[in-house]
Formats: sequence, C-alpha cells, structure tokens
Amino acid sequence: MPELPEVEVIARGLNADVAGLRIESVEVPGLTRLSEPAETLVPKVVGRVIERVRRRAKVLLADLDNGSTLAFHLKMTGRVVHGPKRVAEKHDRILFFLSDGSLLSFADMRKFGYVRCFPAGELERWDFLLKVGPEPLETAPEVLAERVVKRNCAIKALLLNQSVVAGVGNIYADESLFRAGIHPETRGSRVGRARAVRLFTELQAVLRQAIAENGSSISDYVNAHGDAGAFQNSFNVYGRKGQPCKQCGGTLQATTVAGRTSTFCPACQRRR
DNA sequence: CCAAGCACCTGACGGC
DNA sequence: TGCCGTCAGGTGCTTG
Repeated sequence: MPELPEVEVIARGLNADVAGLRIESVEVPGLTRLSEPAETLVPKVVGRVIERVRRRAKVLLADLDNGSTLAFHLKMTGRVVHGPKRVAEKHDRILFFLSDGSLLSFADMRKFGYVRCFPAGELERWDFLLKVGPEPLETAPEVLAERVVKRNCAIKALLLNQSVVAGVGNIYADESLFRAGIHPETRGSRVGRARAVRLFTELQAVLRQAIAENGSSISDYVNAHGDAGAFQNSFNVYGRKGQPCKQCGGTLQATTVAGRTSTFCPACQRRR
C-alpha cells in the first residue's frame, strides 16, 4: 500500500517519537511467511535502543544502538504505528514494548509485508538494497530521465520498476504521468529526453506535495500516529476512472500496464 | 538480459 | 442472505 510519501511520513513521525527509546520486550502474535523467524529476530532486538528511524525506497529502517537495523516492508496493507500500550489485535504481527511504556506495532492484514533485523554491516549487503534504484527526491530529473529513455518497455512499468527508480508505486506513477501529459503505455524509448525530464520533475513535485499532505489514504494507510493522510483528495487520475478530467473535462479511462490498473486522460495523455 | 504473468493473502464490494 | 467474481498503495519468482 504505502509508496514513498507514506513511508517517509511514517519514518519522520516514528523518528520523532521513538528515537532514544529502548526495546524492553517483544511479543509476536504471528509473523508473516516472508519475515525473519521470531526465534532469531527477537534476541537481536530486545534491550537495544532505537537510535534513528529512516526510509530507503519503500522500506522503513530503524537503526539500533549496536549497529544493527530493523527493516520493515509494508507492501500493500502493512502498518507501523506508535502509541499507548495495548493488547494484541487481529492483524498484529509483532509488538515492540518500549522503555517509556509505549508500544510500536507492526500489523498487516494481507501478510505480504515483512520485518527483518540485519546485524551490523549486513544491511549494505541486502540484495534488495543492492538492486534498488536512486531516490527520486535526491536525484536530478536529468539523471533519472537517462534511466528510461533507452528502455523498450512501457514508461508506467519503468516507473514501477524499483531498480529504475526507488519508491514509486501505482498512485504516484499515474499522477506523475498525468502531470507530464504522457500516456502510460508509451515505450521509454519513445518518450524522448525532454518529456522524460518533465516526467521526473513532475514526479518530484507530486511526491513532495504528498509528503506535505501526510500521504494518501485509500483504505489502510495511516501514519505513525494512526492518522490518515490527505493527498487522496488531490488525485487527478488515480481511482477516478469514468470521472471527468480536472484539466480538460473529458472522461478518464483505465487500462492495464505491468499488471496494474492505470488511469489516464486520453486527451491530455495522447499516445505517440 | 528483458518483459509478462502469476503467486502470495485477506477483505470489501457489487451483481445475481 | 449468501455465493461468486473482481479488485486492492507491492514485490519476486517463473516462464517465454
């Protein structure tokens, strides 16, 4: 569910809340198949102080005081929330009880998400981080454009490909393509350098705006305090199939690209 | 190597 | 009511 802006908002909120707190105990109501087993995970984190919480791509990273790092991937429905101590709820996967009496919880209805702890020095060797592309907000649009203009697959698929650019998912891919006036099925090689630069400039703008509005909430997303975001109210195309284009008044259409629903305006995003 | 398609899960919603 | 098909902020593995 969460894309770059949502994970960024969660990371900032958590960092403000839990940095400096010690993990006193851990409860594991049921980790997912993709997570590290509780038997190896729990001993690595109990007694450790959380030094900092940050984000890379769509992964939430909590650095601990012995150099190890807890990594959470929320996938479609994962939530990481910090709040008062409470009893376990239905979709809770792992609960971290902290030194100020508060609780850091990871819940995931669909069980696609995972949590792992990388000992000091091992995070850098994690396959996911070795393959993932540059951060779109820390990379010049011209540099990002170079990564797509020679590729033959659909520009929408390239935006979703985490090794091309990190952190973009279905919402922000569709929204940035609309802002740049590019049809989602256009091949990377047919976009052209100038329009590709425009695309990544618009991507940066939409990501920054979404972060400023606390992310987008469709059904599951909440920030580190359990609050919904507001950017879903600003969508131009995502989830608006059949509704009027905010730019030209025409009817928005949807097609499937890279296995994902892609909503676009056939007039503002002409195929070339 | 690249592109496409499905698998992994649970729940919500619409149609009959 | 209930059953069935469809769809959902993402990746990762297999297949061609």
